Amino acid sequence: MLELHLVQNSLLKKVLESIKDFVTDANFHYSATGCSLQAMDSSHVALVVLLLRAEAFELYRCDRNISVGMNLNNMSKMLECAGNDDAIRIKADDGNDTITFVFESPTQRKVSNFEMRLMDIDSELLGIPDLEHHAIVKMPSVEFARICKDLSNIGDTVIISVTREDVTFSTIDDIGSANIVCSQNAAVAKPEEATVIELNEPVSLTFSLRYMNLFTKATPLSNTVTISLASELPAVVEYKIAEMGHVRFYMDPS
Amino acid sequence: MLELHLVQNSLLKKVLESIKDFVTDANFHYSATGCSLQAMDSSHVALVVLLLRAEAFELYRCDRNISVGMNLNNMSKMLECAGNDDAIRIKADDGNDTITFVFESPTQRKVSNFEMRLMDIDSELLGIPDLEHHAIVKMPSVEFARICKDLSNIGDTVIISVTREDVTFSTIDDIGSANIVCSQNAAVAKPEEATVIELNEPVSLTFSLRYMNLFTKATPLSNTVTISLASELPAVVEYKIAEMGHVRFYMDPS
DNA sequence: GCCGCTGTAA
DNA sequence: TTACAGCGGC
Repeated sequence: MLELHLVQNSLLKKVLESIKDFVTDANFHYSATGCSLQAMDSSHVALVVLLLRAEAFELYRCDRNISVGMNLNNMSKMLECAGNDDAIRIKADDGNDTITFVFESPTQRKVSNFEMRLMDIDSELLGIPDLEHHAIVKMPSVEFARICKDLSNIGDTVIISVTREDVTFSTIDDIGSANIVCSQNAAVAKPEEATVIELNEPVSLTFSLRYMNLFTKATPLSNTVTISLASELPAVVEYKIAEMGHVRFYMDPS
Repeated sequence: MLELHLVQNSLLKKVLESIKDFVTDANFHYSATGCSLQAMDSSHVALVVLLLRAEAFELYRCDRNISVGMNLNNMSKMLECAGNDDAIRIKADDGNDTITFVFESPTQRKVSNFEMRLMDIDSELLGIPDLEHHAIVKMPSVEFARICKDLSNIGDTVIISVTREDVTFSTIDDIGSANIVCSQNAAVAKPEEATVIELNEPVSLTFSLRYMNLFTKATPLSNTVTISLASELPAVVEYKIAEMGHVRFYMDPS
């Protein structure tokens, strides 16, 4: 028996928007501590990891560990049927192959019940170790999204180079080349506008812009994004969900 | 000789927007009392009825009954060439196969003349009797539109069930099922936000969501929509035009 | 100035 | 069919 209450449906909508273009079907794993999801994209190039701690929910009841396989597009369609201010209740009974979403409008005048067929999906929760990256860049998420979008108009890959003073995003292609330098600036009015670099060792690594642009779908989840790099490790692009979890994308350098 | 003046071009634009995706060509029938139009969609599944009383116009001159056949897409394109605040004059001379639209900007600095070729279309004005429906639901038009759009993300048909307390819209499809319950609530601050049910007999009928979504194009015409149902009658979905007329859609249950 | 929607391109 | 971009409305 799984039962969740969430006052802000918009949070769940954003989470699904951020990953549904990346993987079509995935298992949500529920345990006593919260909800998690891990999935590779269909080309097995990148990995997405979602974590939503139990505290994210007004009610979180999960009697035993359970995996719920869903088509994320269909789930997203159903969540889209709820207003952003609707409260949402999620229920899945043991031994039932459906999950139920109940949406209540703020006035409770309109109550919607959506039932979705579950899927059987093979997947294991991998234990992902905390990686020791050489360079960690924290910057405004919209700025990062804009840079990736702009550079993808020029080339297919982005070279991310980090020094103690700044982070540079560059690309080279037939039509020309571009590089965008963002200086560290911690001393800014609003902390979410800061660009902060933690550096053990300078790095310069190349990544697929197509995938970076898929990652930036998570921008609405957080004002800031954290990009962690090391030459012999996958990069991690992380969007924190207000102390309640995160969406992380892992991708090897090309 | 037909001559009409209308201060608010936006009204006519909305009327055309509401029916042009439904029928491509139709006759406007003008008589002393006003303007009316009746047309089936091309698949003969549903009927649209437009009535604009003479009082809707600042000037309404119609010397004798006249039918004016027009391609609604072309007419709509021309109306789109006028600003929402423009005044519009419409003229059709007897024995002429064109109709003239004159748009005047509020300052009268800009005057536009559009002339459109008329069409010869076979059509009769049917006498449509006032039907005695078992259930009449009046609700906010945007809410109805939202429900139809949401449910069409899940399935192809909507089952509308009305009891004395509430109206339920539901659908079933491969990916799951959904039902949305709207309680009656007459005691609301603004009357246009009320949901009011008049019931002689509970009904539960199934309709094409594709067509319902075509009907809801008329949403900008009115804050409220009235849905009239009876098991052996076509449903009527009506959008009133501020005491000056209405757009009604008729469709048999599937 | 921001959000939503429509139309176009991949 | 799905994702991106440009335009219009609030």
